[in-house]
Amino acid sequence: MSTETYENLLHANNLRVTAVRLAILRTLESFPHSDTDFIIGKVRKELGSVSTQAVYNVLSSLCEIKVIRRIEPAGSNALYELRVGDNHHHVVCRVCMAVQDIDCLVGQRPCLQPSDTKGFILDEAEITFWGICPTCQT
Amino acid sequence: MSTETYENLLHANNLRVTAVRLAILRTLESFPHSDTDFIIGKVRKELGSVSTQAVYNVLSSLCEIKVIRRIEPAGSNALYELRVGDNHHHVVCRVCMAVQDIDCLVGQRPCLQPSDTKGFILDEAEITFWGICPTCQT
DNA sequence: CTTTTTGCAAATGATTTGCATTAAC
DNA sequence: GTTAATGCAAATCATTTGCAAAAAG
Repeated sequence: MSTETYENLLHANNLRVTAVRLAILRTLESFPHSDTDFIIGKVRKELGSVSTQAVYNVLSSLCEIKVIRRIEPAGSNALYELRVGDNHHHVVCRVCMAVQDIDCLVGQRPCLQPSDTKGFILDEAEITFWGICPTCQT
Repeated sequence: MSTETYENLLHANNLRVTAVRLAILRTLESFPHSDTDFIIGKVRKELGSVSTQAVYNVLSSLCEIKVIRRIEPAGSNALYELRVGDNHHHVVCRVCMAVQDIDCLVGQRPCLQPSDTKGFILDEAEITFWGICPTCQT
């Protein structure tokens, strides 16, 4: 995604275009499933000193406008990813906590319809597969 | 589940039978999806003073032997539940974070087979449905 | 120049760690 | 009597809060 596209995206959501925001978007484009520490590192490498709060603020507002997503695999820190081509789920390694995308499910759509929604109005089904990654299998 | 059953369960896993362990198991039997604070409250009401560490220790060892499960819906604290009749998933309310069990899926099993496992050996598919609970809909 | 972001510093809060004491077996 | 659990106190660490200074529009 071009920088210009990101600028439009921000404007469209009444967010000002700042260096920190662009740097974070670019980082997540190159490295999906990044945690806060990693993002802070990348942003500082690119921009020099940036406060951790600036990063937390940006991540939070980008989540609010749904340009990025926060995922929280049990047992590890929060991870962030762009909400592009938004049709995937995650596999998490029980040993090293590595995260990979899983494109879609065999038998798709209808499977994600629960038999009883308990009166909830549902808007999202989030699936996490747990297992052992290739590296940790040895 | 009877207290005796819990004692057997603990023995079978080389864990000693203690008052704190039994109190926590009973609490989770009556109140699934309890968070740590709630559990500590219940245990103290039943046993008098109990350290928070004792509770954390118990929760952690019961998770290890897979008698209970820890779930972490993004945005709220860790919740615990017994691993009985173990065939359900969760709905979480985006507003009040209420958690409910969802029994099973229309179209079950085959749906939880990802098309590409990325080389992971999978052992569990964890599904969280997000939405608005009946109370928060008004 | 007005409002939003950032920077800085301090606070919060769930969870963990280490060690002495106590209870299970 | 040994070993495993608990109690107590202090530490950790991701994240949040509050306010002043700087940058965006």
